[in-house]
Amino acid sequence: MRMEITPAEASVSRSRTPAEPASRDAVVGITGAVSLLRPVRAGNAFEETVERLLQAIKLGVVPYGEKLPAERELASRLGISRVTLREAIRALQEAGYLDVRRGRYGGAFVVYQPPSPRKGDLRRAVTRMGEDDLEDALTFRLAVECGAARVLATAELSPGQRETLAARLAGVNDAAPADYRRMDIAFHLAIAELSGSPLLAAACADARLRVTDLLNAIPVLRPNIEHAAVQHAAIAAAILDGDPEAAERAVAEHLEGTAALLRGFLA
Amino acid sequence: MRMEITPAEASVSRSRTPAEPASRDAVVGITGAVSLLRPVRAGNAFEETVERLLQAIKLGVVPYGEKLPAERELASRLGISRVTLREAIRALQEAGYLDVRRGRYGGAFVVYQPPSPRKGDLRRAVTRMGEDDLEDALTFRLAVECGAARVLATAELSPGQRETLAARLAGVNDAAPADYRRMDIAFHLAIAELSGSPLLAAACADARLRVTDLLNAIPVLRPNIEHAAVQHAAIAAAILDGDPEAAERAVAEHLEGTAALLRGFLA
DNA sequence: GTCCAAAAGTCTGGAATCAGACCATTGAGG
DNA sequence: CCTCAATGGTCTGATTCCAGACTTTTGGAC
Repeated sequence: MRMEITPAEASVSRSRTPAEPASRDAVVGITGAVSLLRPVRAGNAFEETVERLLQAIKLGVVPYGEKLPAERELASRLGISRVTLREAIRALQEAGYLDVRRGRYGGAFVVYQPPSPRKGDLRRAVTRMGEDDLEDALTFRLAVECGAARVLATAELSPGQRETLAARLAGVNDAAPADYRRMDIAFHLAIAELSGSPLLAAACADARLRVTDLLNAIPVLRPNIEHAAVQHAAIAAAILDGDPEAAERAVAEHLEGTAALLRGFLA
Repeated sequence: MRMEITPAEASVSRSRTPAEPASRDAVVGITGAVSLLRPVRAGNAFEETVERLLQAIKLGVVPYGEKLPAERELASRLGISRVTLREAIRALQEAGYLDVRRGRYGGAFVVYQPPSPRKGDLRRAVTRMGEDDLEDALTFRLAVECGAARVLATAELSPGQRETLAARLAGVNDAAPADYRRMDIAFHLAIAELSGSPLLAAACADARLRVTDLLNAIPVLRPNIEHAAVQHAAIAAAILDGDPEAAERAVAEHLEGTAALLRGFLA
């Protein structure tokens, strides 16, 4: 069980290219609108699949002890072939994230619990992704989550939706320390998913997973949790109140708090 | 020159799968957080590339008469092989979007001007993408553009940035009717790109291109332009003022106006 | 104990995609 | 007119990825 081995470093190394950045001088037409000529795909199917599964595990979408969907179904959901999926699963198995059992009631079981952060983990995580990418990710997250909160606060909420939101809020507040991050994620993602826009939900999930490694690298401290609880409550209240501006302000404050916390640990 | 032929319908048909949607019943772990198990890739490299280039053309990133970057450079920027890129270019050439000339100073020149919309175009465009996807796209766009505006209004703007924003605003206002949509896009994308977050810029570009076909299918009317001009000015002012809430509110109003316009033409 | 269904494991032929080398065309500048 | 450099056009062998059929393992139900 080699828990520390993140696939990005070890097992996963099947890229065809040596991965070097492109030059960014030439600009066409609408000055600065380079975004459209960005890479069409992030890597090969195998790498992207490993990344996805790893995020599903680290985000707790599939919690400890549970199993991933069956290979055939998962492959179809991810839009890849079973062969490629199996390679990804094997990589994660070898890295100690999954335990694969065959036969009926078998499957790929998650055997991974976020390790308690050690000094230097954060620094290392930041180094791995780069300072600029960190700022990019934080900004992106701020934007999409604020937007999602605004959308949800603007919408007419059904009783079921109100209930879900309240339940998720309660979930974070009642969470055991070991489960805190997972429930926090569930709360934040709920806002995005309740908006009813799959694109928006995907964007928020994407934003979150870009900072999970970082958040997992800092300890969960009592005062921070309490502070977050107040902010979470404010967010939920504003949404249930149907006050878009307040909802957004609350989300912005909350996320900026988190960002500040991160930066603080880095300084 | 078969202008009406959109690659999605004709030339582009090299998919390996018959493309049928997956079932959405099973839910894992964090209830509802299905977003992470979404398809890893939208299609094959060829299709995605065609789509990208087409959007760059339709969005006016590469305007009429200009040429795309050289094949070798473009392929590297898009992260695909030259072979695949060339296939995509050929498809677009056959569909009448590009004119490819060889020799020095040659290249793939854009020969496409958005046709003036005809009755029924919108209906057809919506049918092609689906009602739900339309709502999804509009919601997504609202969220990310509001978020981007908030971020930009919160940031400390350099004189250069303020200048760029003002220039883009002037650009829309001074635009000839034929160039209106292009300049409108430039203004909206500028907000995203000035935020300094590539992820956010990409999200906004993505959101916009999901509705371009629809917007291109409705006529550009005088009163609408004037109305939009007022809103654009309000957005820019709020951002330059450093007022996040106002900026967001202005963007929300503007985009909801556009959405209403679209829905109106559909009714 | 036997049977069955659901799951992982294996194999195959073929399509898509790649990197890289090389060829052909073109217009500008000498 | 010739040369040169930048560009598209072509070819090749290797790698990745695919769909689908088949095999093996497993635990529950009877």
